[in-house]
Amino acid sequence: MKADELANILAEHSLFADCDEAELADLILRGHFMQYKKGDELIMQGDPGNSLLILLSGNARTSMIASNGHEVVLDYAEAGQVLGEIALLDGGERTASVTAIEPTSALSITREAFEEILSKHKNMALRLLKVMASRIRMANSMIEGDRAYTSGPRLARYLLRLSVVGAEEGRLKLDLSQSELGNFAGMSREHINRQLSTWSEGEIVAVENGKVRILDHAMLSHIAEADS
Amino acid sequence: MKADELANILAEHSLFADCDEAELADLILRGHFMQYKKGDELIMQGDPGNSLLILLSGNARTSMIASNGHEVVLDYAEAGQVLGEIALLDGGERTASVTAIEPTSALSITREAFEEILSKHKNMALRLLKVMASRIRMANSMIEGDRAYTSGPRLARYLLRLSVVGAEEGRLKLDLSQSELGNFAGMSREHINRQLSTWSEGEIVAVENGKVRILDHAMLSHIAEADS
DNA sequence: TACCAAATGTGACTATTGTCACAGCCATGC
DNA sequence: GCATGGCTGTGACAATAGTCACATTTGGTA
Repeated sequence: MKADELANILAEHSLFADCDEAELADLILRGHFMQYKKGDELIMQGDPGNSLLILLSGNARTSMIASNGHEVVLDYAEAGQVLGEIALLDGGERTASVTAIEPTSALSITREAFEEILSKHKNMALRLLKVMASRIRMANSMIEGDRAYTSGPRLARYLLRLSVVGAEEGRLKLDLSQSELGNFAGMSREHINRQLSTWSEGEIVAVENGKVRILDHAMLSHIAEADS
Repeated sequence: MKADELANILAEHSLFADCDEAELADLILRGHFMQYKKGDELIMQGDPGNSLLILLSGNARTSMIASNGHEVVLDYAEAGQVLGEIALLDGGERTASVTAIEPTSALSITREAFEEILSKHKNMALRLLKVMASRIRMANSMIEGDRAYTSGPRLARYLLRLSVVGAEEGRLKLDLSQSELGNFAGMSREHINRQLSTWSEGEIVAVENGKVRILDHAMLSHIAEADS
């Protein structure tokens, strides 16, 4: 892979978009190119965390399995995102797994390479700090949402989070099954189903071939802020 | 304030413990010493975030008020902790408030000073990265706990989180009212009360003068992992 | 010390959401 | 085309936790 290819991918998908050529070159030089098929685990909960990944293509799900077996989906990652930086930084175990939900490729960077890159390019640290800041924001907003709202507003929030920014016809970024949506929004599959049916009648969303489409973005946003 | 005083405070309370003298000196030189009384807001939700705080003494509560008025307590901070770094890094609004729960002092560092310190001492960035990594870990574990467990195990987790590491007689770090515990653990005051009563009968905790003490740490840990 | 406000204890009821069960559907590959 | 497995729709019921109401206790302070 060449620097300009990586530049394209990262530029398109933000956050490392402003890397200069030397930085990109180092990432490529020191990184290993990895490929995964659907269902493969890029990162496995419980493993020691000795590397970091930058997603180049595809999509992956970050999730944890609690000690009682309950699966919690924390996030979905797309190309350009950094994964696994937490365990790398604090030396702890991986607390979540990352699973490819479609064919996926990534750049894997070892701790040694990472530390070298960090100390050589000091903008890298700042960039990473920003990435992590936005991650904490997201996590806090999940906690807030899970705590303060009932299932309706909560599902609305998670749907909005999955909705494409360009908002081409209300399509979601990912076509999730209702069970997956449930693990993401923290509610049972059945409850997801009932909620979607209700909204479907109110023309707020459409469910076609199992795929959710947002019809009334404004209404959904309003529901997401609702009193209960 | 002198560098060695700051060094003592930070050394005692970790994470900035390994700052060298030059770093400490810069922090003091560029920081403003702030004092707050109980109930004062060190950081206010919705404000622009143009400074960062390092707690020097006292204790503070980080909490957010959702749009429906529900209060969610995210964390309690003690001396040595960094606060408000997220908004500083990503330039966004403060998403949570930080309130002193006792007389508290802190070092306030502006964005400009912070950026200077970051670029001058490159270990600072690494330290901050580690702080933030552990924060993301904590947030993820809150999400996991809130989602996967019922109120019992959840309260157990939050009590354990509040329990002093040295575990002197099972005392908690903070004496929280049951309403506050509720906002922290995400359950109603009444429910907290009932749960504590039950555990009290089972000699798992003791409630004396409204203060919770953990009697059977092992049992509580076991409950925290329970199947439901 | 006596008062007041805040915090706690507890019962009865309600609301929300999960669980179980099962039927229908769709998509894929043999 | 038809079988198989996974996803979806929906009813009945159970469980968990919240709400409301009010008595009681506590702690601080005038």
